[in-house]
Formats: sequence, structure tokens, C-alpha cells
Amino acid sequence: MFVSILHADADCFFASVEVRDAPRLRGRPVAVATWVVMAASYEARRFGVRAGMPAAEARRLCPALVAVEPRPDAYAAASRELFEVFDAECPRVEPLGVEEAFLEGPPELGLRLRRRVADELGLPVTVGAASTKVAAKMASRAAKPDGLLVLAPADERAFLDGHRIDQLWGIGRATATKLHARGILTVGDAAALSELELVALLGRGNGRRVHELVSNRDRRPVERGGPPRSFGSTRSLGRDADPPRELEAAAGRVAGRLQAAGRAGRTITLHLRYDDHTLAARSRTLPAATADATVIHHTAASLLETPRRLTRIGVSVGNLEPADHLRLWPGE
DNA sequence: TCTGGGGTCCTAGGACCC
DNA sequence: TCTGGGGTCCTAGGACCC
Repeated sequence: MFVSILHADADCFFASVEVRDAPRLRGRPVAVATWVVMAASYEARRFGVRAGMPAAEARRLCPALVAVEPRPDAYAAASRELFEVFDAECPRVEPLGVEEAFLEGPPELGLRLRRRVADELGLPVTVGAASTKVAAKMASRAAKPDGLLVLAPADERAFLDGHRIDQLWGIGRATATKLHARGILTVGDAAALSELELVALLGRGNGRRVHELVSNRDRRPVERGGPPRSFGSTRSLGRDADPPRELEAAAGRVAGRLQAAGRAGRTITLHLRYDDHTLAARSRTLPAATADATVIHHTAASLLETPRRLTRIGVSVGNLEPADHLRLWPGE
């Protein structure tokens, strides 16, 4: 028996909550969707339905698709319950979004987590266990849906080496493109390179990081998650949208969430996307923290100057601190 | 393929201070 | 007046994740 890193991930989380709460959906292709798909059940995925896909496209691929409106409150409650089980079973839990976490413990912990979440929440959770975060994450992916994969340390390298480089957790499109251009197609290909070669290819920071990932020398420990570092809200703009009004609404949503969390922040960032899909962000740091909708809105609006057509707008507040005392901005 | 909304972390240059 | 080193904060952008 040895201590390992576990990655626990609730399968197609939103869709699983919907199926659990409406048993007539069981076994059917289900998508949680507005005009875009937020989550798809495995039955729907078999037809090619994917998160992020326009709902019309999903329906075309899968005419029998059952589309369900999102119920954010239900997912928040399920997420809370999921982490209550994690916390009850393990002292070291590092959340990674609303539906997954790294945990430290013996591989047997994976069995308990899966059983308890299934019994108490009625939701499927897949667990991967390994000696590093990257291997544990890749193991849980390989074990989906509703599975458990424990990698023995001696098997981890071979397991990782066989993956396509762009499938490795932590390798995105930009890095994969650079590696592909050099004929590096698999994790094994990349692991055969020295750190120096990867640094030459990818830059110092990214090269070192990728070297640690592909060679499975990922030394990052499981760390308890802290409070959020930022709150934000953005919206895509339709043809007849009014960007200044959308910005004001976004500021209101962010202020409400900050106040609910008892937090305030000093750095206000305006987020924009233009019609050529380029992104921009403008930020301003205030002398003191705020959770006030008007201050957030006015600060963001003062940063908004663009003759170009916008396709997305929103605001985030960072540099957070507790709001229950001290200087709020503006003062009373 | 360019389509959601929510995040985290890193880098790099400039301002400013000692 | 020029030169050097070290550090923090702010801003903009990029990359990646679910």
C-alpha cells in the first residue's frame, strides 16, 4: 500500500444531475443546453454531441436528443455535496472546478469515494490514481465513464508515452502546434527530448513545465484550495445587443456574487472580444477594494473605448480580500 | 470548430522605490 | 551625472483548464 495522488471527476456532471433528477432520461441522449450545449451525456456523445457546440448542431447530429435547460442552483448544490464527501474522506482535497478534485491518499480511497458518491448523491464519479498529478488526471480520463484506474508507478511512463502530445493535460493548442512542427507527435516523443531542447523550442518557463509533464516529473503537491482569486461575468453579444447595458448588467452580477461571498477587490478588468475573435482586457487598480456595482461598472466603463464591433463584453474583479472590515471603496 | 461562461497562472515591460 | 542591483506593483496579453 502506498500514498498516491487521486483525481476524482464527476462524469458529464450537469447531464448526470439532470438524469438523476428525472429518471425518464436514463439511457437517453441528454444535453444540458441553452442555445449552446453545456454538457452532454455519454449517450449523446456517441452521436458526436459535445460541450460548446451550438444546440442546433447537436440536434442535427442527434435527432433524438433530449435538451434540458440548465439548472445552476441544482449543480451548485450537487457540487457542494460532492465536496462534502471528498472532505469527509480525505484531509487534503484540491478542487479543480466544480466537479473534480485532486486528493491525497491510498488508491483504496478511490473505491470509497466512488461508492459514497454513488450511494449518497446518485452520481457517477471516475477516479484515477498515480504518483503524479498529470498521471492521475490522465488515468481518470482513460477510466471514464464511471471507472477507476490505479496506475502502478512502474507503469506510468509507458501509459503516458502512448498518448498523443495534444491530449496531455497541460498541453494546449499553442504548445501542441509548436511540437507538431518539429515532428513531435506523442508524449513519448517529447519525453525523449532534454529539458534544454524543450526550452529552446518553447521558451524557458513553458519548456521546463512541459519537460516536467512529459517526463512525469510533475512534483506539484496536492494543496487545499483557497478562496477564489477573482469573480467575473461576461456575455456574448447578439446582433442587436447594447454593449454598455450588458457591461452594467455584468457589473451587477459580479457585485452580487462578491457581496454574497463577503469579498471585495481592487482590480477591475474589462474583458472584450472583437468580431475577429481577438480578445482584449483593460484593467485598473483602485486605491481600495470594492464590491459596489456602481464603482465596478463606472471603472470598467471608463476603460471602454473601441470603434470596433464587439462580440463579447464583461468585467471581472480581482485582487480580492475579505470585505467584512476595513476600507471599502468608496468610503461611507 | 471559432462556439459558452467560469476560472488560474505566467511573462514581460514600465514605474517606482531603496 | 552616470552606473549597478534588488524588489514590488501595475498593466496587457497569452496559455490553459473545465
